[in-house]
Amino acid sequence: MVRDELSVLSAFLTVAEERSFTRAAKRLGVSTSALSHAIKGLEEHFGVPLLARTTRSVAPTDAGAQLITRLRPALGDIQGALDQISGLRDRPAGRVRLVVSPIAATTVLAPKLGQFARDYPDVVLDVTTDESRVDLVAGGFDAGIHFGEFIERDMITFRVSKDPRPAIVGSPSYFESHPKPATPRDLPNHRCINFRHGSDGVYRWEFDKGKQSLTVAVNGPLIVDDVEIMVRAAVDGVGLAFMSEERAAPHLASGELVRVLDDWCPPFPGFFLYYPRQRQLPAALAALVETLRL
Amino acid sequence: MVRDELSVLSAFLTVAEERSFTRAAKRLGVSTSALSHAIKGLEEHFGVPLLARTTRSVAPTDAGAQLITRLRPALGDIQGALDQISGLRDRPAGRVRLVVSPIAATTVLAPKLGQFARDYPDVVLDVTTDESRVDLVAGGFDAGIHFGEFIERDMITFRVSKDPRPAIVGSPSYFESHPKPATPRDLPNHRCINFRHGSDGVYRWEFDKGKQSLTVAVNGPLIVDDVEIMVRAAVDGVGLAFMSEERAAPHLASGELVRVLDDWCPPFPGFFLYYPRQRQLPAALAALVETLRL
DNA sequence: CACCATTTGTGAATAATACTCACAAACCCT
DNA sequence: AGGGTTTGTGAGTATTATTCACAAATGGTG
Repeated sequence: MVRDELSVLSAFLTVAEERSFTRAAKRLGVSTSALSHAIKGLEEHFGVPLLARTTRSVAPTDAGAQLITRLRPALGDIQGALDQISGLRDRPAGRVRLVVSPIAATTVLAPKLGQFARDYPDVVLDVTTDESRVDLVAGGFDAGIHFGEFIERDMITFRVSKDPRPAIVGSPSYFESHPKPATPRDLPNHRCINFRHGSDGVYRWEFDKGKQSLTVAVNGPLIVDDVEIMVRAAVDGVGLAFMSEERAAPHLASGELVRVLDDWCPPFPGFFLYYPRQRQLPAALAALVETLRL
Repeated sequence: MVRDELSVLSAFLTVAEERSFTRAAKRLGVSTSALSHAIKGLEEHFGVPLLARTTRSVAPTDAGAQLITRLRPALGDIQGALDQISGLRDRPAGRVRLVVSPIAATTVLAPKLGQFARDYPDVVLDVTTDESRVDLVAGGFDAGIHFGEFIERDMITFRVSKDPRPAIVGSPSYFESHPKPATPRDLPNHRCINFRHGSDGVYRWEFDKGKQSLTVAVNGPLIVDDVEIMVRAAVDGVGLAFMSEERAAPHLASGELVRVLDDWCPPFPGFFLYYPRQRQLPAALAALVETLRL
């Protein structure tokens, strides 16, 4: 790389302003001979003297004066640009592009957005909800939030929710007319309340017990896309429902709902915020990580 | 010196423009790992990533885009300034401040000014005539032209005239009524044509023979400040005259004038162009040297 | 005119950095 | 899953920036 260094040009300006190598050296924190060598090197590179000097006086030549006239504003602009970049470290700014699982958007992100916006007024969160696995870099995203199990192992991850545990529940009145299922394989004989995510198909219920894994496409009299409606229908005895233990807890405590197939419902990795590894973390994203992480 | 190098910033711009370390490395003539290290160093210095990259794609971050927006014009300005300076080497421009002995101005410089002005249209010659010894740097001069004997020995000198030789001449008719002088000491007994330089006093005639030096304040019936008038008066027998051998040559050849005290009139150092030593020679001054030197 | 104090300039040595080398890691296509 | 290509990394080397130890230059002073 050809070497026309910002620092040498800046040094030249300083010497010209001070009209002294000695004063300029003090100001720049280097020796006078370092400056002498640097200016000489610059002059030799261009084949034109930039400073006329004796031991008693230093002044720009015509060429030096021309250079100063053009350099000063340009170096000021560069310094301003660099200062602006330095300032970003201390006051996070700019855009963070997130791709977030819809459920995570509502359960993890939404509750904390207000605080984040107040804490970091210069950060713009650009949130895209998407259930599918997204290639972050190709999609132009800085980070994502999804269930841990969907995140590639080479990503940097931060837990942003507890590991949720599913619950299969029904009302006591439902079980008066239907025997409780002993295994997930009994479910096709039951009336189950399906849940639809956006434009995707209905949610298949997944079960694990020890080394066994079962996925069951349930059916029943009702398909909804709202968790509240689903919970209400289950309480009313419409059928069995699949929801988070946390969501079901108050109804289980009150006896409105009864849980079944407990042993087929272990916890699973919750939501994690993730971004590609070995990346200098933008200050804005670091701030988001700090806000969301458990 | 803190290192925000022009070359690293320029490299950053190139990578951002090419959207590829590999293509940028080819363009800049360095290895991809040199660029990788350089950009990493820049990002670490600022604590802010400037480029987002995978092995398949490179794009500026928000911070990087901000930096690019401000850097590009500024670096363009600097490059323009540096190109302008480089251009000076090939097409001399600017002002050359000369201090010149009046006689040298008319005999050495004037005859060549026209050609020089045509050859170097961007050069401005700022000529000050001054007979005294002038401190070049203190007086703000780039160079001077004077007799060699008046130039300090530490100056860089270039001969711009031959060494002139003086001649003492008189007409045959003058010598019919006056015996020819055998030594300069005889001159007070002669009628001599004095010559006045500007506001200075009359010129003292100087002689050297071997190790002897004599200075004679001559006197006579005529004091002039014009060489032509002086020559005419000598031919007319008004008295003895002191002039350059070159000026007297045609009259000596024709017999109108006769030379005396030959052996007391050795050549003396002619005019030299000089400037302070160890100075990067401005291109304009180098051009002047080439034009004037013998 | 000589001396002195201070500044700039220089060559050699040293300290620091830029760059290359020899890989590893990452990524996406087949 | 493998391959081809790109980016990233640590160590070693090449190159340069800077210091050191002076020398040279300058102008003021006595």
